[in-house]
Amino acid sequence: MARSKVQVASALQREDEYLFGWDPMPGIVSVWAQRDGQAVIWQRINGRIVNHTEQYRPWVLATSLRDLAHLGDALQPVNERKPGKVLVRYHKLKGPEKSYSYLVFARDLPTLEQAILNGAITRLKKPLNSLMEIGDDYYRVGVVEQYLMGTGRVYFRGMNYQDLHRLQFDLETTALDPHRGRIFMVAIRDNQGFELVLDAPEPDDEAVLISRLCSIIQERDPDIIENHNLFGFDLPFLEHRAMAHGISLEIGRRGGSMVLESYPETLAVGPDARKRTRYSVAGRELIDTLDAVRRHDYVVRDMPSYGLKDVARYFGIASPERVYIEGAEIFETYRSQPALVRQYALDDVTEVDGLSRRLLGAPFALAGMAPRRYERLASAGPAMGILEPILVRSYLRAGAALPYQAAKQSAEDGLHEGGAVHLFAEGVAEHVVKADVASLYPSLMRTFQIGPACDRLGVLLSILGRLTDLRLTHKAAAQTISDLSGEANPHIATQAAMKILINAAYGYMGAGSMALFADGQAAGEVTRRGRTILTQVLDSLRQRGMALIEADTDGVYFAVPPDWTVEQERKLVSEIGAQLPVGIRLEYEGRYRAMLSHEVKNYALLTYDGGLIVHGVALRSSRAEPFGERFLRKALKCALLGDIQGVADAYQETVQMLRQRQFTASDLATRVRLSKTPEAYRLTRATHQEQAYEALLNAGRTHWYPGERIRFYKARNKTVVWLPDETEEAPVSDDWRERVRTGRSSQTPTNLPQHAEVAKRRDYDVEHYLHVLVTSYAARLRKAFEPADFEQLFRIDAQPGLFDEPIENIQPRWIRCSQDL
DNA sequence: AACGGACGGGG
DNA sequence: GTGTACGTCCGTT
Repeated sequence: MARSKVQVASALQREDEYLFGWDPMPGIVSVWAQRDGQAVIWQRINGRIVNHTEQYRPWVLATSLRDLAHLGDALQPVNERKPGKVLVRYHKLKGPEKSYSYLVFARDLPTLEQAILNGAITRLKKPLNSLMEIGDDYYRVGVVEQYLMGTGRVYFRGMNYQDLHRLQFDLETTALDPHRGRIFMVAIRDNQGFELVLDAPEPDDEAVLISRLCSIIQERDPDIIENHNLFGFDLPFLEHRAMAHGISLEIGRRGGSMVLESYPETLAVGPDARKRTRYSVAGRELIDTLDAVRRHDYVVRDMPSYGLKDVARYFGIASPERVYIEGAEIFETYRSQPALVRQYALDDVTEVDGLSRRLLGAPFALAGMAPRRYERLASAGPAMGILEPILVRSYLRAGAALPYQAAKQSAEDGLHEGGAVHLFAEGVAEHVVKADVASLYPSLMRTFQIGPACDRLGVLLSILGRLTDLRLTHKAAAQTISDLSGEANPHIATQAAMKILINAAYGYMGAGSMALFADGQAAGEVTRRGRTILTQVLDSLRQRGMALIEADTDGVYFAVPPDWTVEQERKLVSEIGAQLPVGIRLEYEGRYRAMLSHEVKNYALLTYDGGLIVHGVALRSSRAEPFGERFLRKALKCALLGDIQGVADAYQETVQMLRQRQFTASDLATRVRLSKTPEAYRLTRATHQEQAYEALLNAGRTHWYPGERIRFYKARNKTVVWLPDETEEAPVSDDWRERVRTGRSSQTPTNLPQHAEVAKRRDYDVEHYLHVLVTSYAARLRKAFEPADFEQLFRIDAQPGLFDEPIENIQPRWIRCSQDL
């Protein structure tokens, strides 16, 4: 039966409440909720900041009231008016017997938690300090999430991205490690035209620089503070140096607490759990553009590096006049050309702003949907971090209990196969086409209505459908609006945000026992249908005589006949796509001049405009000596073009350059990370020497911290030589009290080698690097040739062999279509 | 070669 | 006060 217009409209309204919340409060730019039940809300209204404090009621979801029964009359249902003091109230949610069906709340979180803990201690007869220790009986979210889920408010209603006041700052330091170096410069800018560089030529100026940075942030009063690797570098470094000077970092917003807070954060669960330091401050959102870059590459998977300069070039936002200085040379350069380094630092913050405009639109749009802080949505995992809070808010809005346990079991018993992976051929193919199924897993979920069984309200499938439709609308809107005005940006950002959520839907069902709505069976059903679709595509291609190269989950590389045009390729893909189930779309993703197929997921592609794309470990060097990387790229390009003479020349040229010492130490250095302390290494050194530490000891360095990355190379006399990545100043003291006590601002300078001097040396071990060239770099071209040809091409001695083929007779191992069509 | 473990980035 | 995954690379047997 067809639904009436009214029914459809109200269903849509409900779905929109699921997706966007329901309360219209405009312009929220930050929320600072506390355990005492107070929440401070900052709003940007007509460009000005206002804040107010409200009382919210902290809550927890429980499977039963048994731990609260001891409260007696101090525990009451939500609307019960009874005389006497009520400590905890509850709301019974609709749902199966075993579910999180009690929403319990109190005036403040300590009261609520203590009441539950007291009950649980009596019940379990053991001491407990937190709700976590009780087990699965309680479900809890962060305090800001409680506030936002409870009110139906979200960030940024009615705002555009450019309405935010964003400030970027970037530290320049004398070393990467705050134990070894100090801040000598900070560049600050914001998106309202402010620009300033502070510097501290002498170690004694550092404290003043830190204080000024804090007061400038106060004066500018931005909503957002941004930088690239803010959480991994600038804030930890700043915190360490501020502590060394006894300065407190007051960069918060009036109306809340001022000082920057830091606490350890556990990323992920289980054996791979890692800790990092999370920073947070009242009234401002802290944004690390590195997180945004990671998320972007998670989808596109074609970024060669996540470094700021590389990423800026990748997005085409790097200015042609931009100053580049090697990390190790920044402080050295500052001493001779301070103005150049100031420009460099300003270029950094300018690029961060560009990156922010390019990448943070999607998190901005997500913050208008999910009940979490903007700064969390910018770094949260899309499944547990974004989708689940949306699902939880929807259930609470509907007065429905959250599922318990059922999901946890089925996530584990549904241990299923993933996508199919095939390698059909090794060697070199020309006229290669890549086709893949657009959003395979979410399309299958939607087409065949596969959702978690425990999702009784069907929220996941419902918002998946709504997101898919809305995303198409925004995509279409973005395309019709002229891009010059920037008016398309909100549409572009919103569709990107929706894509993130759409792609998270499948992963969320397959997520481990942590996900409330996980369903391993359903996830298995999705991948099973996915394998069927891929098989169908592969069979169709084979029937038409295409040369299959490799296929993975939702995509396939294959070679077409040499005389085919793009139109013929597109036509083939659309014909095969037309045979797939309705709702499943096969897309023509691209064409390549040639492809070297090495192993599954390990290949090199040559684009029609001459670009080289290398994919997979097996084709990359694990050692990353620059000379070898350069050779490999050149040789790969020649091999893909069938230019065997070019391969041979590239090899012989590298051999000659090594022999004639035309490379420098920097071209040959390997970079490694130290994991042992000097003490730990001293213990194992007798039995087990390690080159990295030996290089430091040879250079007279006896102090280092685990985590430091160093470069070294092997010299003529078989010793390893450290290649310093920094220029030594008098080492900084970690402790201001110590400096006060000793009355010295710095210690005696040491006589360690300097960066510029070592980097240009040429006393490397030629035989060693010839060996590396063959075994570590040339070896990666093995699959492109027959074994005998490979031997002939990459001999170290370069003497022609007795049975050598004339080089013009050598061919790559071609992958070709089985028949001419 | 096959494996666990740790990193990515920042000066 | 929390809650990515994944492809690489390293060091170890």
